[in-house]
Amino acid sequence: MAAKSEQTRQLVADVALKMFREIGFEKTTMRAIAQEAGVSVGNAYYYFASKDELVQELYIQVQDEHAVVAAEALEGVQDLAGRLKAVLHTGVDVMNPYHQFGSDFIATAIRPTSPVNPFGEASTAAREASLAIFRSAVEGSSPAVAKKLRGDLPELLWLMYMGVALFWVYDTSEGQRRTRKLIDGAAPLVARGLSLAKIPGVSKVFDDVLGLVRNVKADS
Amino acid sequence: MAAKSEQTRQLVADVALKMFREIGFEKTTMRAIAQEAGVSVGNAYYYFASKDELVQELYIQVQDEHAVVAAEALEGVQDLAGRLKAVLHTGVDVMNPYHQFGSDFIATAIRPTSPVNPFGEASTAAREASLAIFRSAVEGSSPAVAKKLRGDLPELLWLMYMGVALFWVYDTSEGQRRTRKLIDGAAPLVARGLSLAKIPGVSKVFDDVLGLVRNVKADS
DNA sequence: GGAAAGTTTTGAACGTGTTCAACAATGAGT
DNA sequence: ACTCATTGTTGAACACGTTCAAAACTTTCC
Repeated sequence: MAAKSEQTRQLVADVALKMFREIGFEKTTMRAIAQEAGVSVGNAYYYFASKDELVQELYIQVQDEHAVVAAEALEGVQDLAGRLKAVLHTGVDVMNPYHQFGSDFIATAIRPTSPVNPFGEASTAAREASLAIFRSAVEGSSPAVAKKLRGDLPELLWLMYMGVALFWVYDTSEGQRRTRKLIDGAAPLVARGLSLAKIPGVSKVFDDVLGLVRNVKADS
Repeated sequence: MAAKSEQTRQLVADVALKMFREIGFEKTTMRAIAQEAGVSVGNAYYYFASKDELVQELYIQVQDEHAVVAAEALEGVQDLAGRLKAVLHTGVDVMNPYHQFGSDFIATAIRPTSPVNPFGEASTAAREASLAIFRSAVEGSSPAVAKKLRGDLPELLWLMYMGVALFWVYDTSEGQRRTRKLIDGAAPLVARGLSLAKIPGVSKVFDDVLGLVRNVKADS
């Protein structure tokens, strides 16, 4: 049966993630992972084509957890600011055990060739899952978001999340206090900013922003 | 004399940058650089403590060139949108020869430990130089930017430039057409967006954005 | 001119991620 | 039970970035 195979794969992944958390990315060598897991180096490579793919494993796991805890945190929260806060805070929560590892993760993720690249093909599923969280945050909010914004907003908020994650990586304040402060400040501001869309003069600018986003996106 | 030493240093740097441009970051191995330059590997390391430092050399050179061509492009341009366009377009221009290398550069730059990290200490000078370009773009514009924005705007625009650079890295359209389109669309929008600061309801949101930025920045 | 001190250069060696030919274990078909 | 193809596993080997003791060269000082 395939169980034995899957067992080895899981073992390697588990050991790797544990080591990432406990001793960091660079010190977690493929040899060390193999030794700790009691397999050969080549065997680890049979399941994961590269160290990057182990990082992808982590990425997927973290995203999955984010989906779960974000859904919980969204319950009963109505206003957009609160919902955005919930999603961003839980996003930081799930990344938390890997903070020291953050910059290595991002350095890995940012390569277009990396399987972890959030804009790339290999992580389409993970990105869609993450986008879905933001979509639900937008759609479930009341008062409802202006209709013309509703379509693109989740993607823009996801982009904001990427920005927050980047900020978090560099945030060395204890417990990443500054990131929390940023989220608490930015979320209500986004909500308030969006409510300005009703003002005639502002509305046109919003339209143009959306137009630009669509235009640039379309021309791929 | 120190000339001989400086000569070797320059030789290594020149060969490295040429190879970065022509065959990319990964294929440009330290051994290849050394061989091409006719020195030993160890000798290259005598002048550059790491491959990253060679990337920093490139970064500085590109920034220097940006300062020059941006200053030229700013001449005679009055409106903020035009000035912002000028700075961003020239920014992309100077990076252009290194496009295929872009993602490796960013992956290098993004590590907090890297000398090239644009937020880090080792590149304070380069960042200041880059910031100065945006400061001059803001200060030289007429009609003048609202006073309360003038202080923080250069830094925010510099951040926008980082975003554009990131976009550019992933932009595989021919000649990075999409990045140009993004700049042409976003620059006027930023200018128009800023002009909304006069509207009472909007003004408060702007104040809060600035307040948040300062607050998060202060708490380092 | 020659010794001492400083600077520059060398290349072998280390640990890393990754590859791969060979071997072992498993499972399917008869 | 016996093939034999598939799947899983091994460890030596490769190229890479990096280090470092030693050698070669330059400068300084008498």
